[in-house]
Amino acid sequence: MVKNKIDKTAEEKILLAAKKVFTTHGMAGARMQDIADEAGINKALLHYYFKDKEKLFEVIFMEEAQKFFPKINSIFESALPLFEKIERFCDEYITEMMRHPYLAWFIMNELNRDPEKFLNSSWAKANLPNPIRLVEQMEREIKKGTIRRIQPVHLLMHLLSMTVFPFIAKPMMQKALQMDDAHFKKIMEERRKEIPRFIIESIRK
Amino acid sequence: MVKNKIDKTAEEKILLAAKKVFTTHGMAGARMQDIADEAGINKALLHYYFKDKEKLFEVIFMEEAQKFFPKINSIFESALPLFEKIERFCDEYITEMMRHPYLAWFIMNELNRDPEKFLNSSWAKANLPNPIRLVEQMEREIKKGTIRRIQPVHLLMHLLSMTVFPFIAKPMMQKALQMDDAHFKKIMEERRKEIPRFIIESIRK
DNA sequence: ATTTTTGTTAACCATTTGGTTAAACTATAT
DNA sequence: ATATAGTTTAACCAAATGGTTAACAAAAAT
Repeated sequence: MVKNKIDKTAEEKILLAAKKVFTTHGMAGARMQDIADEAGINKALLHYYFKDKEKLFEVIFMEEAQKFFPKINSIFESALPLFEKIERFCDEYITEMMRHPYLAWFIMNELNRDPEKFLNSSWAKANLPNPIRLVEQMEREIKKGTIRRIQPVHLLMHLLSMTVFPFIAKPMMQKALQMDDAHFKKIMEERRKEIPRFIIESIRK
Repeated sequence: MVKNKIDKTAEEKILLAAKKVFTTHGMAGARMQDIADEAGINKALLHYYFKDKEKLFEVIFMEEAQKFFPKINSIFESALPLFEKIERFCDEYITEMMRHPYLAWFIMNELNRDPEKFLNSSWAKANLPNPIRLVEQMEREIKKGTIRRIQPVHLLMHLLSMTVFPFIAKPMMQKALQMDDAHFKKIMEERRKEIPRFIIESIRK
């Protein structure tokens, strides 16, 4: 088939549409007909390419989950100094969250719905953030005396929380703090530097 | 009607069942039949007391949302010194999250689904956390020189994020950090003191 | 004691929804 | 040209789902 580069194949259109519908409505709220409409194709074609809703959802979820845990491990396991790791992590993560604003909510949501299913999949073993190296590094820095005594688990939670949560709680934050979209975006940009500064200020000896 | 104090009225049974089903499956995933079964009554009775799914859901959501924004405002607007406010806030909030583990996810989830609906309701105006007093207090402390220069908005986000996020990301956290439920609970208990310590260490001059 | 109101149910209904089927269309190979 | 394999559709189906109805039971009011 000489595929026209400009207009996408049916399969591509379906994936794009499914991503949109699933990420905005969640698995339970998504309608196969809506996905078909969005893709501009017949509903039967969905089942031709992806046998059922469950399967289609899984493809989307796995694809999106890759983005949610982007280069975390490569940062966590790199040879960078601790403070630089923290800086790089925030910067990378915020970039990714701003590129895919729906993402954090979508992943967390489905992970809460059925944790076993995804967290025990072989995918999880390869892609879930593995913080062990970072934790070890924190312990070394404490022993060296460059940072104060703090449980690495908490430090890690602090880092993750401050980076991810504002994106999940965006509607609430915007309402409570009277922010429009532009303002929210500006604040998130600031956080790239603000979070590392805040953390380092707290732990540096 | 001489109501027996031990067994609940139908209405109470419905509310209890609806809460369970809605908070575990979300609005879209909840089934009216499941609520009826859980309550041990006929499905028609649901519509007798609460005219439709939407209405029943709203009752539950509003009820639960009260718990999610517990005594925040009374703490934020109290006359306590800043550091003490932070301590009180963490302690109160973590208590509430541990009492209702499903809560953070449920509220955030539905708030993301349809932000306008709830955030513009008259309920929101009365119950949404109003951080203005706290922000003013932060600004005063900066001027006084008791804490370093930091944008109050960020400080507020840090505080909220560190307190709430771990409960939303519980499945991921437990998996990545190899924690069983007991361990997770222990860590959350520690955070009552850990978060204020972390913040104060960062901003105190 | 009888009527009226309130509470509860089984059976039913209309619509939505995920999924199937068989036919038609398209491109490529023969 | 014709067969063939892959692609797409309209029409259809069964199950699920939110909601209604009419009858019945229990309390309360008269």
